[in-house]
Amino acid sequence: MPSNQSAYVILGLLSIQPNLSGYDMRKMIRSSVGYFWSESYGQIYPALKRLVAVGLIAPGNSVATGRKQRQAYVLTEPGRARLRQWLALPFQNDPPRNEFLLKLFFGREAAPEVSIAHVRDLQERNRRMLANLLEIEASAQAGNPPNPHFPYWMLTLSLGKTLTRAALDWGEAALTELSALEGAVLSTAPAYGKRPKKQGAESGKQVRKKHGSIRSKARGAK
Amino acid sequence: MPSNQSAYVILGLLSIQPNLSGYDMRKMIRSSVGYFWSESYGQIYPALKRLVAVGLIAPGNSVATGRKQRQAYVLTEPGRARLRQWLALPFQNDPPRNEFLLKLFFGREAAPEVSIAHVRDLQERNRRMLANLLEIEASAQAGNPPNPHFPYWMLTLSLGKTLTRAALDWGEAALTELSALEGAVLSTAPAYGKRPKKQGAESGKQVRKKHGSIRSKARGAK
DNA sequence: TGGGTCATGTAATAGGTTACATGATTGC
DNA sequence: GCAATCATGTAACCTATTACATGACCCA
Repeated sequence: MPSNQSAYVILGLLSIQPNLSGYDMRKMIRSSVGYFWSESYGQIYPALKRLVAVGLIAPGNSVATGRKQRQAYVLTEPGRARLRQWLALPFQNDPPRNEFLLKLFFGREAAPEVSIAHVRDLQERNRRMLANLLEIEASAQAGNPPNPHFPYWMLTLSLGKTLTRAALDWGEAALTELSALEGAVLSTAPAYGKRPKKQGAESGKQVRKKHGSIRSKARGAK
Repeated sequence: MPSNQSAYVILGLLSIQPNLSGYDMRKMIRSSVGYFWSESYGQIYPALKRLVAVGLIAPGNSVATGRKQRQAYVLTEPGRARLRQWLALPFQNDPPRNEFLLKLFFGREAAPEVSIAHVRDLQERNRRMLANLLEIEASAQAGNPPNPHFPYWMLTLSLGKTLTRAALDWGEAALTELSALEGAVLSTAPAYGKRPKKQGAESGKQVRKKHGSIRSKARGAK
């Protein structure tokens, strides 16, 4: 019961533009649908082989466009049929996992400043996101007149903008509320300074190394 | 380099309420953070064992609450420290995968009605989502006065409502635009009826069986 | 006494990222 | 000639869901 979404992205891209190589696809995915989709080479290349094997795509005119000989692919008729069939199926709920919200939910275990930092971080990311979306939109508008995919692409962009703006609005309000909490902490919050501050394990701008494994060093009951 | 988010959810839940069993946790996750998080037993139970092994949690008062003896757990001091440490780390971007947007992006390959159906579907899901969030909010308000977690929980709920409402607004506009497209199809769309309709493979309410594998039946060039 | 659901757990499998390996080609 | 990047691919590893197995307890 593989859902094999990667395969359908490939079919979809080839329906828009034939003769793409795996490398091209990765690039296109990043630049066009990167806001809501991602694929790694580890997915793309094996998927291409499988798709050729089952006849949904075929090796195409592998034009050596300046660069090295790249293996390009085209959609076959069965491939196009399969794409349409998939398009007509109800979409799946994306598995809901939002680490930001999870940390906010557990926020009272930390000082309010921690949550404030997260919200500020979110705001920054969303501002960048919005700028990015607007840029894409502008470059798309500038282009050519008669692209039939356009209305659909604009709709996806539009949802992105709408959600990002809404999140930004929420962020402002959230910062206000969290600031209010900052004052009231004395009475309700857990004892942060329980033990005398040993190592300064909290630096302002922390970097997530490789993300720490939970398996390593329990270092509790010695 | 495991991120092991499942483990942190467990720590977080135990920081809110001690003496939870794996079963309890699954239930709590569904009812409280279900909007933005999920865990399966296949994750929870092994994680519990690992966490005990490294001393971040410990078997607690396994009260046989009416039911069978359930193994409950409590947070240890190292566990609490670890949770706080994790909370202070920057949050990760959730991998962006939204099948709805993907289908909409490739929408022109299908008839506009297909995209319209998807948007309507989305609207329905979002209406249910919003109702659900409001319900949670109401039941939370009704409860008890002095819960220090409250402000944080309300913030997560608030973001949920904001985003869902924004998506619903977008949906209305999107439906209007897609209807407009419906008329203009004749000139621009690909030939849907290319082959004479063989089997009625398109029923109105399709059910995703098990989601079809891309590996099975290419059934094209016979 | 037997069905339902509570509760814990494991195995199989899918899905995905990361890191690495390997050349070819272009531009300097 | 050499560095950078283009391009393809693979192996290792994690993460996650699903399906299944098992047994206890409650209630009718």
